[in-house]
Amino acid sequence: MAENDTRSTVKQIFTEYLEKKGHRKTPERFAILDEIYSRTGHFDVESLNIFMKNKNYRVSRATLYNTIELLLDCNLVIKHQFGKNIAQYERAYQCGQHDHLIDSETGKVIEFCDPRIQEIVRTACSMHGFTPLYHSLYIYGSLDKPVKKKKGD
Amino acid sequence: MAENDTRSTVKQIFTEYLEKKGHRKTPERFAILDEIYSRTGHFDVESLNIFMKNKNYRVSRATLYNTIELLLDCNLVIKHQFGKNIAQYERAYQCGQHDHLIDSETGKVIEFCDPRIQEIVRTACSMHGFTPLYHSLYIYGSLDKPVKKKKGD
DNA sequence: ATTCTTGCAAACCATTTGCACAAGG
DNA sequence: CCTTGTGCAAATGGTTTGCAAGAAT
Repeated sequence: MAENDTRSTVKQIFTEYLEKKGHRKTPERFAILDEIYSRTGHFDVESLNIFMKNKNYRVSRATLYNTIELLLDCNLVIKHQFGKNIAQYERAYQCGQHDHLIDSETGKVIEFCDPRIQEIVRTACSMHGFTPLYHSLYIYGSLDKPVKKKKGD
Repeated sequence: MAENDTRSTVKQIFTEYLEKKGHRKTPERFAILDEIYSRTGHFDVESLNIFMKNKNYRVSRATLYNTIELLLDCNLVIKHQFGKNIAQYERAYQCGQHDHLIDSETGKVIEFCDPRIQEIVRTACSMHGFTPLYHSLYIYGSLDKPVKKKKGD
């Protein structure tokens, strides 16, 4: 199963990262990683907190922030700031590179994918002597209202 | 002079916007607009506050935030959140569409420009029934350290 | 005159921090 | 055991808000 593969691969990546950095392998850290990889969309820290509480796994905010910091550092999680002051996160592994259309009014986010972005990234980086880690393309605007069709159109 | 043209055009756009929306044309609002368009790079609200103070023009934070909100609404200013919690802003008019390379370690920001992005935006929007207002492409990574050349290389 | 804006300071709230206790190595 | 990590609660700091005084129309 691809999903289980992802879970265990990710666990291994995190384990290796923790060992390399001399950080401890605490149950909280793996529980948070697992919770994050059980979801597919975006989430903020507060939601993550609630999700885990609902599964009767209590972690403190401090630990959530601390662990997310580690997960960002080893590129297992991506952080977004869609113009609001609440940071949004999402899993980064086996997730398909994608970018975001953001409705300025409603805050609704649509994902899309365009491989041509990679070329732009490559060009920009080579021109400026820059090594890319990841990118985020946000397109702000508004979702077109569906047009009501009259009979006979 | 192109720069003076910009200043007065922008003032006119703002004036029309304020009139259309029934907002008052206060000196503070135009002073803030003018200060923003006297700079070219990114700035945060605190810096803007200091810049204006140095010119002996005192505005309150509330007014700064309020006015920036209006300027965002009429697309004279763009807001960025480069992963930190401090919002960064920049002028949007006559500024050349550009995007950003962000050094994850130092926070240094490099601007670049690639017209191919427009096509990606156009494609994504038409595929999802979306009307774009503006976009931001952030490429996170690290600036390559300049390699010392040995004699004979 | 009336209503919107400003300035000030207090309130907000996501995130960070300090500290005592717990637990990984 | 020693040191790092966790939980709790208090602190931080950018942004927002309430309200009285001031200014635009």
